[in-house]
Order: sequence, then structure tokens, then C-alpha cells
Amino acid sequence: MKIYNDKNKVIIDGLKDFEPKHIFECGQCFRWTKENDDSYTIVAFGKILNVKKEENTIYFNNTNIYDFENIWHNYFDLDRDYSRIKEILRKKDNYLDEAVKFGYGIRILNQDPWETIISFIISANNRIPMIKKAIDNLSTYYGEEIGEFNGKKYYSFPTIEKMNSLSVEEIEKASTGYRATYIKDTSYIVFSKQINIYNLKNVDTNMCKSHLMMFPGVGPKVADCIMLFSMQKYDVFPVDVWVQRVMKEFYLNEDMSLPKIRQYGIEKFKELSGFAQQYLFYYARELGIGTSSRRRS
DNA sequence: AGACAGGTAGTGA
DNA sequence: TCACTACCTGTC
Repeated sequence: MKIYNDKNKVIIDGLKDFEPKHIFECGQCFRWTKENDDSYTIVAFGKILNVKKEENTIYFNNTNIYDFENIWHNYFDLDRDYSRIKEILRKKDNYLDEAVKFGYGIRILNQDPWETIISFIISANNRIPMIKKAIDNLSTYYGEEIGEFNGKKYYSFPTIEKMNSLSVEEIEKASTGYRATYIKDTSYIVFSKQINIYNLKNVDTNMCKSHLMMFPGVGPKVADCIMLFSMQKYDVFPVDVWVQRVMKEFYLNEDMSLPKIRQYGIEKFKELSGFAQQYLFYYARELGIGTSSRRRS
């Protein structure tokens, strides 16, 4: 693997297990735009980054080596050996083998806990385009303008202080629907430090989860997602409708309850549960597993 | 028009 | 524990 520091960009040759489409379209992140050249523009930690893959080369555009090392290296989880994880999972059974081969370039991002908590509260009983829209609206209305890329202005995610200062009506304006009150009340709990969300990653998974579920709008599934995508908890197995479908298709009988499926996943995949879930989710959703109509490829 | 979507909270057994 | 239901919003 070779890193080149170019003007306003960082280029990496030979970075394995890295496919922008897989990373951004596997349901873990909502703040990305797919550009006409198939690159992805994302906003995280108050910065705009454009990622493009060509052959064996990844272009990290609109950034510099300083931000790359301080922000994006960790954001993309570059210190983790995904080849080894994939190898272990593929040996489990033929289904995992297929799913891992399909989503070969998935990496689990290390996102900001605050933004992840609010984003996944919005995700409950909601569709991805709507979730993206609501988060984008919140940022445009109540975040800070952080720059322009490809002729489009970008805004940072609203701070804890800002979100706490908003009325329910103002939050509703961003198309958050009935989740606006959840967001309002959660923001206050975070703002008043009744729960320190930046310390939660340091307690064990069960404790972490029970704390997260004190937030209104955060149930078992949303808590699992928050832990997996922003708190480096990988012994979780978030079960949404797609994971439910794929698990029933591959492993289980029809009448197994959500908590049982979650438990089954954790027992089967152990400390790699979160990774397994991502490969299975991406596979199920892209292929429309368990539904009558197959989705676009 | 009515169902449905990447769940949660509230209620009642 | 478990079953059941309402729920913003936008699209099919």
C-alpha cells in the first residue's frame, strides 16, 4: 500500500477491502452524495470529502494529508484487517461466503456518536432517501456552512447546543415527522450531560446499550446501530427488516421473534457479529432477499 | 385511495 | 416477556 500526497488530495494505491459503493450503501451512513463520475461526496466531522476508486487506486479528494491522518484514516477504519475478518466469516457457511463476496469492499465507519444517535432515531420506521433528506435538512437549516464542492454547498451536522436550542416545530420542519419530539428530548439529555455519550464506548456492550435505550426514540435496533457505527462495539447484531428477512431465508424458521434472531446472530458470529450483519444486510437489500419484487441491481 | 417503509412507545394481558 | 397498535412523511 502506497500513499501519495498530492495537491488537495491524497491518493492510495493497493488499499484492500475498500469499495466506496459498498461502504456508503450498506446502510451505516446517510450523509453521502453519489456524483456523476460514481465517486461519493461525504460530510463528516465538519469536513467535505470526495472518494473515488479507479482500478486499484483510491482518490481522497478535497482533503490533505493532515486531515487524512487525523480524521479519515480512523473514519474508514484503515487499521483493521478486513481480509482476516472476511476469511473467518466466509468459512462459516455458504451463505456468508456469498454475502461476503458480494459486499467485499465494506468497511464499518467510525462515525461521531452525536450525529449517529440522531441519525438512527430518524431512521426508525423510515426509508433511506427520507432519512438522508431529513439529516440533510437539519444540517442545512441548523448547521454551519463548511464549504463548496462540485458546485454544491455543504453544511455541518448541528451541534448538541444548537439542536437543544431548537423547538419541536423547528425540528419538524426538517421532515423528521413524529421523531421530532424524540430528537428534542434526546438533545436535552445529551446537552445536560445526564448521559455522557462520548464515554459510553468505554463501558461494556450491555451497559452501553441500556444507557442508549434511555434516550427516547432509541430501542434495541437503533441502540445496536449506534454502538456498531460510532462506538466500536462489534459484538452486536442489529436486526431490521432486511436482516430479519435474510436470516429467515438462510437460517431460521418464520416465527422467530426479533430478540431471538438478535441472540442467534450474536451466538453464531460472536465478536464479529457486527461485521457479519453488514455483509448480510447489504446482500439482502441489494438483492431483495425475502421480498417478492427484486430491487435494482 | 390505501399500503408500506431499515422501529419505538404505549397499552394490556 | 409477548402481542397489538398508532405513528410523520412521501412514494408506488
